[in-house]
This record gives sequence, structure tokens and C-alpha cells, in this order.
Amino acid sequence: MGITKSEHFTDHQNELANLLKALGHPARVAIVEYLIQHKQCICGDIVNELPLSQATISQHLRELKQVGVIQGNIEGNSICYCLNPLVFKQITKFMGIVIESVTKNKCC
Amino acid sequence: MGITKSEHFTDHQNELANLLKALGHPARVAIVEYLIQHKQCICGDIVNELPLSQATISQHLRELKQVGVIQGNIEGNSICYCLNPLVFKQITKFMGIVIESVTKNKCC
DNA sequence: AATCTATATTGCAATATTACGATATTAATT
DNA sequence: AATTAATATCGTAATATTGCAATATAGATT
Repeated sequence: MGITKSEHFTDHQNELANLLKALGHPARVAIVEYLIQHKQCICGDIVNELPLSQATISQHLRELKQVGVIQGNIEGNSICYCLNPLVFKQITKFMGIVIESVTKNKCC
Repeated sequence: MGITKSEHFTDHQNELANLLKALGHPARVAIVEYLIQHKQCICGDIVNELPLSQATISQHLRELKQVGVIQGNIEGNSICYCLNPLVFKQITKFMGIVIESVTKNKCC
């Protein structure tokens, strides 16, 4: 099918999965890494950086914005994007729970 | 298209993206959460836990295994799966870099 | 060795994602 | 007001993902 049965999972599971999925594309990882380096960007900066069309970059930025990875503020005729730390803290929290759980345990 | 132009990105970007994508599905988040709780599982445990067919669960387990999120050890006639902390540490490291970068900066 | 149990694989249909050209929108500049 | 610059959206094609029934495989049990 290709249809994910979101209705069978908890809100938390769906939210976390959406967030991780949004980060699960090399172009979007590259955008985040650009923002780590440069703190902010406009769409055109990423168009110059990555070998993808303006339309495609705009789409990736929208996906990142939709889940809260980045936020965009209108500045004149362009839009300044920057990272939102909240979602990264959310992911880190989950990872911490996993790591703690595994540490307490040897398993198979 | 649907084709990701992986060749244009660094190995690091592709690896991290693959890892995050593998975790970017609610069923696979649910599997990881089951393992946080129960430390280990066999395929049948997850089949009983989630409203998905055995074939689908087996596929999700394979994806998680492929990127190293879980490891499987043959135990008689079934396979014991458990979490591999390494990849979670890798993700945490990246998240830490992001958070540190944002903290140093206010931006738009 | 036949059967049972547990898991993996194959084949397929439905849906989602990725990418881009073309076009629209919106603000700044002339 | 016309033009330019920056970004978003639409439409479309190609590929990927999700899910399942059916079947295959492999070890355990009888």
C-alpha cells in the first residue's frame, strides 16, 4: 500500500516518527548542517549550496518547518530560517531513554 | 521522481539520514519502545503487540536491523532481537551539536 | 520423517515521496 | 506602475514505501 496506519499508534509515536522522518533525508540533514555552521539562511543560500532545484529546496524547507525543525521569519522580501532547539531536545530525550534502558541490560 | 540523489551528499549525511528514516515510522518507534520496556523480543511478540501482519512486522524488523538499530541472535527456532545503543549515541551526538550551536545564538 | 512453530521472502496493489519545470505570489527597486 | 528578486505552489513523472496474502525456510517436537 504505502499508507501508514497512523491511527493504530499513539500520538507520541506518530509525532516522534514524523519528526525523525522529516530529518531522514540527506538534503534535509545538509540543510540542518548548513544552519549549524551559518546559524541562519534564506532559501537561496541552500539553492547555492545543494545540487537541487529551487522548487525542491523550497519543498524540503517546508517539510522541516512543518515539524518544527526550523522556523522562518519574514525579512523584507526573503525569509530567514533558523533552527528550533526544542525538537532536537525532544529527540535527545528519547535517545537518552533508549541508551539508559540498554545500559541497564546485557541481553542476547 | 521519488529518487533521492544520494550521490550528491556526503557519506555522513546519507548514513545519518538513513538511520533517522529507519526510525521515522510509528510502527518502528513502537518496536523500539517495546524493547525499552521488555529489553528483548521475538518477532511474534511484536505481532501480538501491534495491529500489523506478521509479514509487515518482519519487514520492519529487517529495516531496523539493516541500519543497526537492533541486533538479532538466533535462539533455537526463533530470533531474539535487542537494541544496539551505538546508533542512538550517534544520533544523540548530532543532536548535541545542533543544540549547542543554537544555544550560542539567538537568530531571527 | 512428518508435523508444528517461528520467521523470512515474494509478489502485488495502493499510497507516499522526491524532483523539477512552469507559474504564481509578494516585497523591493527603479 | 513596471521590473526585479526571492520564495512558494502546481502539475506531473519516476521511484520508494507500506502492507498483506501466500509461500518458503529452518529449527523443534512428536
